[in-house]
Amino acid sequence: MRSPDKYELVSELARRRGFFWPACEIYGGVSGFIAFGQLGTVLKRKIEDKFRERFLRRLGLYEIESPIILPGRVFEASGHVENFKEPMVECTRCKRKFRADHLLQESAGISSTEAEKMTLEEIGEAMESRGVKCPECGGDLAEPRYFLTMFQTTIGPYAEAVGYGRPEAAQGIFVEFRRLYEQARERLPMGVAQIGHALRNEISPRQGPIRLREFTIIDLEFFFDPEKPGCPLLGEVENEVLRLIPAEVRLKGSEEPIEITVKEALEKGYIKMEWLAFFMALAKRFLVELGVPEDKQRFIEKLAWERAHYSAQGFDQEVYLDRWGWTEVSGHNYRTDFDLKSHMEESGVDMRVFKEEGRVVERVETSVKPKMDVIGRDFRGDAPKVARLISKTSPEELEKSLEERGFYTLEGYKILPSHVEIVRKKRVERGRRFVPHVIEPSFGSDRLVYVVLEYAYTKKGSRTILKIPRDLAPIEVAVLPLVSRDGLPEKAREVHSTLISEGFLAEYDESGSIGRRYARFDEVGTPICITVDYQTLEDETVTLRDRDTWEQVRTEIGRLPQLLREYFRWEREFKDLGTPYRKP
RNA sequence: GCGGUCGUAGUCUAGCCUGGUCUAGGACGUCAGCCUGCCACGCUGAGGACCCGGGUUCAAAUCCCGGCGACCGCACCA
Repeated sequence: MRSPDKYELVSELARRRGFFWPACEIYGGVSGFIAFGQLGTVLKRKIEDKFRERFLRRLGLYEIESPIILPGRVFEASGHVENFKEPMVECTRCKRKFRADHLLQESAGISSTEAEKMTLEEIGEAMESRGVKCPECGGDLAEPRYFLTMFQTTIGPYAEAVGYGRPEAAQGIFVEFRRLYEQARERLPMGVAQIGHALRNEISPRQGPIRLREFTIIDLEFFFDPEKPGCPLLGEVENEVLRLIPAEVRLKGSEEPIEITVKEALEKGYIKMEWLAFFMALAKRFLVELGVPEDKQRFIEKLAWERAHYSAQGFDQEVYLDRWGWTEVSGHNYRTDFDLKSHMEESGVDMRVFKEEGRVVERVETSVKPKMDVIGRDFRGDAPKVARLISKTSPEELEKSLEERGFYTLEGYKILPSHVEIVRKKRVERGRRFVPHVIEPSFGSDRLVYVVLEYAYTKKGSRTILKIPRDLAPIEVAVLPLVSRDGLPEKAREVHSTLISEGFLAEYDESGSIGRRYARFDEVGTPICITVDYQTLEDETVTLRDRDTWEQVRTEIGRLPQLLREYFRWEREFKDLGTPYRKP
């Protein structure tokens, strides 16, 4: 018999202990949607908080929250309406649906790159001319139609107001760029993140939390001046070793990662932008802190035809999973100015920023100033109108006409040199306007939850221990009376409520034997169990038990809050939480 | 979407082929009580399931059809 793989073990535990499970089970479940339980929700939040700590707080970047549903034009501009779809074709007889491009590939021998480039009409024509029939019943196929993988809806009661559920949180940032830039006091580089739900109507989602129709995306859009692409923080990561599979290596047919420092990867041109490399290095460290060893991570460069429509260079950060092998946990794309430019064109709003610069360009500007005293005398009541017309006219044209012909005609009014004064002003341009470029690291937080659980899942004999990194544990400490009598429960409740008011995620449990309770808390990854025993009643000390080694130390109750705080910040190790304790 | 396998308490499973004896059995977990002096102790008790819908039949967990879902393979994953 096949032994269950880690996915099976982890999802069984996740369901049983309240991390996550398929949503809507009472109605049979819907694939592509999951619910997070009490432990999963806290774990997920702690993972996202770690992202906030590592990518936002430390770098001084911002987080925003914008709508999940956005008007159709946003996604027309972003290119999603155009690109986020697959050609489908229906059999007129048996009503089965197929991927039109795949049918073509299979039955007409057209390569996938070729098929991908074809328009809907071309696919339809090709299918007809080659006589492609339904592979199931041999019936005639209807005209191919696109299946949009965005969720479409209507906004308000008017059916014309089409809206879409966002397939990424990024557009919410681009759309608000002008205000965000202003609020960042017009400084570049600037990074804005958004952690929120995104929707993709996947054709066939599988794999539990790995591929969902509704999921939480962590998008960070980092804006910078394309003429100043250097990353001043590079020094912090330049010696970080990345396991990289560059496109050129893949094209030679190899998927063997090369181990290379960030610095070298930039020098050799594998990674084109410093900021891209910088965030990849942070992403690697982030995953290490989530419990994934370096050799279980790699970055694989996307080939030109695999990349999203907005991407000029892209790497997927992959983590090795027991069941699915190398699995994407984050994407790192150089989006250039694609998105801001597209929104600029669609909306007509200028998305450019202005930057002052060292080089100064001088230009002489000519303007025409109406002489109101003369105009008033000559035109009387029409004077204001004439003045307005003059200031709207091109100064160059007016000046030229006055020089060559001695007058200029404006809607029937004859303008003479005496009516105007030609003013020449030197204009100094101190900068330039440009559309910022964007580097985007993007994580799927549901996948990260799963990854943390899979890497934390360990067995000790028949017992399961979730070795979740201590700062991510959904229950941080458990307070347990050794036995449930003789005043021990009362004392333990006291310790518990102290820890609660000190801000710890603490649980109290007195049911069953002490060993059973230790086992229960091991299984949900609680790093420390505090046991109140008879000695506690005499000298106000308790034992602390380490989840991973089962070792114990003894400490005074009064020192717990401070010691534990240091422990959870990784400033103190378990053995330094007290004096070694051996059971009597 | 396609093909294959499958769907019984919180979890794992017996029963299904050969319809009735199933008021659906067990183990673990959960809850209550007793017990309990450091790693799932023991005892007593409680609660908890045939995926949904149709059909065949005197009778369906069991046979048939459809749906939904899960897993594996193919495809997809911007």
